[in-house]
Amino acid sequence: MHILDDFVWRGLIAISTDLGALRKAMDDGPVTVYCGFDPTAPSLHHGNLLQLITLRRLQKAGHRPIALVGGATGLIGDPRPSAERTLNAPEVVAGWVERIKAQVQPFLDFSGEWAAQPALMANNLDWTAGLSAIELLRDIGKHFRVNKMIAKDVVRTRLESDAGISYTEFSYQVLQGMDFLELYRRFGCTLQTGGSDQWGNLTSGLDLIHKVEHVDVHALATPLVTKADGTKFGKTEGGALWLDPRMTSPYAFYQFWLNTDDRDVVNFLKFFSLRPRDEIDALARAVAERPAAREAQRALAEEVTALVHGAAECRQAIDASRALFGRGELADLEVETLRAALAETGLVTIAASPTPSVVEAFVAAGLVDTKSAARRVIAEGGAYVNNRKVTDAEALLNQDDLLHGRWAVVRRGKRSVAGVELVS
RNA sequence: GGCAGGUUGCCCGAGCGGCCAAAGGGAGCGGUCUGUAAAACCGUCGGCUCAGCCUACGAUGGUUCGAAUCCAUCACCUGCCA
Repeated sequence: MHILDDFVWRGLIAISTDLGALRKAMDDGPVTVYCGFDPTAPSLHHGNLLQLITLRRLQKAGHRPIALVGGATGLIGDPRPSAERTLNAPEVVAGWVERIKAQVQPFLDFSGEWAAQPALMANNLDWTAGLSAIELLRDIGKHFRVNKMIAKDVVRTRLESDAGISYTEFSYQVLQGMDFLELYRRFGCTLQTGGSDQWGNLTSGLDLIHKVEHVDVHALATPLVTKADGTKFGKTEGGALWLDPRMTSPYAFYQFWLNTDDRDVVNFLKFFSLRPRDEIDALARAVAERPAAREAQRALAEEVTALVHGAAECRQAIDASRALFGRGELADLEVETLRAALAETGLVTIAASPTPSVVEAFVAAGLVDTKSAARRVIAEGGAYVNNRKVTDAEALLNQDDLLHGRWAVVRRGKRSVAGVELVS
């Protein structure tokens, strides 16, 4: 199947430039495509994941991807509809650039191992750091019409809001437009992908290249990933779903996908799974016929976790999930199985003496932020130690409650589990 | 630079001298039901040495027995004018 037909089937194209023209370009040979990743945090997240996978699909289809890390744009910040961003210190952004570069690596083939066209890495600071204000205003600025710039969705939203918009963020689209032009000149890049919320930024590059180089290039925007219940995609207990295992553990990452709503799981497979159409269709039937088995959720969670964290980490996340949510008694678990499972969910050690209280154990394990919250959970009947409900807010971790003499599996509600090991 | 309006808990937003840890909504969290799902309903939703105390309504200082509410100064935001 043609990659564009596959994209259409998966629902990956929310907005695009002339698809016929893009198809023709692809049929004439490998297309060089880029997608930008701004260092606005120490790690990429769920939103970037869809873009990384999209680039991977394109590379697998024989095209050449460029992962652009926004060392420059990250210093500016793309305007959000809500409010102005807080600027991050240049050293901080530079550190994030390095982390993000490393994070992008496993998604693409940079060495020609499996892809005909090895991927490239770029940093837009390379062509903006030395640019003078006068050059920017004369050489680039002249091609941007303010009338058009203020018509862009986010900019208009911000202009109409109480927050307003700074000149800094207003200029973001100029930088992104320059990126596309620069990549076109350096590598013959003729396609940019991104989220549909980035459409305004994607098109600023199209316009600039058209004006300066008199060439029509392409843009493809993926839709916003939505959920049937109306909540935001990518929210986890700790905030966003990060790709960095230190920020979102592989276990938490696996659990995130495993808990996908039945109504969303087929869409998510289309977006995030590299499985071919017939396999996804089969999983869709499984959801319809045996929803409680959650075959599609398992397949999705396993594939995405393995892609992001590797097969070994994925295996451990699955094993931990099985051990902690299985039917069996926790007391029957082998010490090593227990230790491994708890290592995945988060494990802390606390002193065995003086005997810690359940409240303290909950806070130490990170299940709740404060002791008040721990007391509240106990009062609400949602606190468990080794699968036994705790009803007394003053309760202590008794010696005979512990597994193998020193382990406690603390749980809040149905899903939040962590481990505590008592050491003397 | 001038004038006007604004700054309330995670977000929105009421409050305009005591009954305010602050209405209402949203998000979050817990429970019931279930499939570690959804919907629905119920509860909860600043902290602590938890029937009490402490910290909070942009910041600081003041008036008052008493201030989120009044006054002054400062900071920031928005709008209009220059």
